[in-house]
Amino acid sequence: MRYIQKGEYGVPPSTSIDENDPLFVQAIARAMQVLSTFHDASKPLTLNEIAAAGGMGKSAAQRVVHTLRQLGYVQRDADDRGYVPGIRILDHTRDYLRLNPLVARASPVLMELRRSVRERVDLSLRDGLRLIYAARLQSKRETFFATLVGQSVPIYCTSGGRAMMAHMSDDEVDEIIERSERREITPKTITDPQAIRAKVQEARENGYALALEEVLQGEIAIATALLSPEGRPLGAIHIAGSLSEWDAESFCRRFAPLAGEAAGVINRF
Amino acid sequence: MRYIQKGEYGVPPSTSIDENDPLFVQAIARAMQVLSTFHDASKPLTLNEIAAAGGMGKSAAQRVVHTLRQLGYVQRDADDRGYVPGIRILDHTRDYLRLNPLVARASPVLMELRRSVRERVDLSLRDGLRLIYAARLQSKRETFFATLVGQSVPIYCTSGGRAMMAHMSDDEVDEIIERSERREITPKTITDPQAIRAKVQEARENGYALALEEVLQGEIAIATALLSPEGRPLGAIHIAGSLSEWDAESFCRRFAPLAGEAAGVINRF
DNA sequence: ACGAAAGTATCGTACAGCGATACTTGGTCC
DNA sequence: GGACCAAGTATCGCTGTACGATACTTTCGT
Repeated sequence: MRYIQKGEYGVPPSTSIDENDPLFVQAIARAMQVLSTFHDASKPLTLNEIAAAGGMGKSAAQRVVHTLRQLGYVQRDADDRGYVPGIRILDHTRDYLRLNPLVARASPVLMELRRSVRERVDLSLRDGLRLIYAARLQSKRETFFATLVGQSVPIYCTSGGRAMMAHMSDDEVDEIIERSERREITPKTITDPQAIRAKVQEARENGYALALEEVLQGEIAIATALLSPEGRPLGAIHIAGSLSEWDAESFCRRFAPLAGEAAGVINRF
Repeated sequence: MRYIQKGEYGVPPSTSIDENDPLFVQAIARAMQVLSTFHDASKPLTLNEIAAAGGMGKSAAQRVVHTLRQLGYVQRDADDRGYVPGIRILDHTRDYLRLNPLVARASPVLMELRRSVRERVDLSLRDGLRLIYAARLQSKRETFFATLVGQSVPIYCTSGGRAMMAHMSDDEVDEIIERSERREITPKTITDPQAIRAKVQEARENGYALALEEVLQGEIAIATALLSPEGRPLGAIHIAGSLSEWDAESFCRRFAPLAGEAAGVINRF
C-alpha cells in the first residue's frame, strides 16, 4: 500500500482571486503563499526555493520568512538545512476543529462508531473539488502518513466524494466532474465521467458510496454524507478496510448499515 | 472528566518580539494575530470582537479578515453569525506533521505501541513552556475534545513535560518552573516549585515520568522523552489511562517498560 | 583553499496599506 | 411594524510601510 504524496492535486490553484480589490492585503497573501510552498515540498526549503516557488523576489521571501519565523509559523530545520513549517500552526488546527460545528457534532458519534467497527473511521469535509480529512480514528495496521489530519483527496474518485455527490443535483455533479483534474491515482481510479455518474447513481440507490482501490491500493472504503439542516452535503464519514481481509460484498453488508446509522444520528442533530 | 478549555495558558503571549526590526512585516503579524484571536474563542467572532481582541481598528480587522477569507483561512460561520477559522488551515497542519522529522520517525513506533497498549498513546512536542500534541491515538472511551491535535498543556505539570525536564540541567528546569504561570488546573495539579523538582528527580531515577490527575480528573499518564541526536529533549510520548480502571502502581508496572522501549527505539533513530 | 550558494543587512523611493468616516443591511425589542 | 443598534461593507486622501536592488557574511562542498 503506497499512498499518493504531495498536495499535487486538489489544493485550489491559489484561487485566482486578487485583482485590484482595495481591501486585499497582499502582504498577507504572500505570507500564506510562502506557507503553501510546503504543500509540494518533501524536504526543508531554502529561501531561494521559497522565493522561486512563490514567484517573488529574494527580498520579499526574506521578509516574509523572517516575519513568520519570529511568530513561530516557520522554523529552521533541526539540522539547519532549510526552513520547515512551525509548530504554531497546530494551535490553529485545534481552533479549526473546535469551532467547526460539524466536527463537534460528528465526533462523539464517530468515536462510538469506531468502537463497533474495528476498521479505520474518518471524517472529511468538502473544500471545493476535494475532501479534507478532519478526524481520523486509525485501525491497527495503518501507516501514519496515510492517516494525517489535513490530508486531502479528490471528490470524484472517493467514497466520501460520491456519497456527497449523491445528495447534489445532476448539474452540480457534472460540474464537479468537469472541473476536476481526473487522474488515475491508482490503476483502478475511475476517471470516465459516465462511469462516475453511474457510481453516484448507485450511491443514491444504496444510501452509501463505495470505492475500491481508487486512491490507495488494497483499500476498500464506504461512506455516507453529512448534511446541513437544509440538506446540502458538507462532508462525509468513511469506513476503510483492507481487501486482504474483506471482499467488497461482505464489507458492505457488515458496515454500510452502521455507517448509515451514524450519519443519520449526526444529520438529525 | 472535564478537560481544561481554551488556549488560556501556554500560548506564548504574542511573544513580544516586534520592535523596529526592519524586516518585520507587520501586516503578516496582524494576520496571524487575527487568526490567533480564535484561541480564546468558543463561538464565531464578529469583526468588532476581532478588532478589539487584536488591539487594532475596525478597518484593519476588516482588511485582514477580508484577505484571509479570500484565501480560505477564515470562513463565515454556517449560520452567518460570525467568523470562524477556515479549512485551509488543515493543509498546513499536514505539512507540519509531514515535514517534522521527529513526527515521521516516531509515528510508526507509536502505532506499534498503540497495538500492545489498549490505552491512549500521544506524541507531544515542546514549544516554549508548553507541550503540543502532534499525534493522538485514541483509546475507546475518550471524548473527542480531549484528544485534539494541536491541544497544548503546560510542561510543569504533565508527565511529558517532566519526562523532558528529566533530561535538562537543573538550571533549565528551574527556569521553566519560574517562567510558567503555575495554576491549579485540577485540585491535584502540583504547582509548588520544590515539589515539581522532586517529581523531575523521580523521573530521572525511574526513566519515565508520572502525572496523576494534574490536568484532567481521573487521568493517569506516564511519559518518556524524545531526544535529539545531541540528547536535548524535543518532545515526549505519553500513555494515558483512567484511574477507574487502574491504580498507579500497576499502570506503571505494566506500561512504563513499553513506553521506555518505544522511546528507546525512536531515540536511536 | 576556493568558489558557490545560502542567509543577512542596508537604503532611498513609491505606492500599499492606513484609519476616519460614511453607507447598507439585517436582526431585535417594545 | 417601526425604530434602533450592531454588524458588515465601501470610499478616500495621506503617510509611513514594505518594496526590490544590491552588497556583505557565513556556511558548505570539493
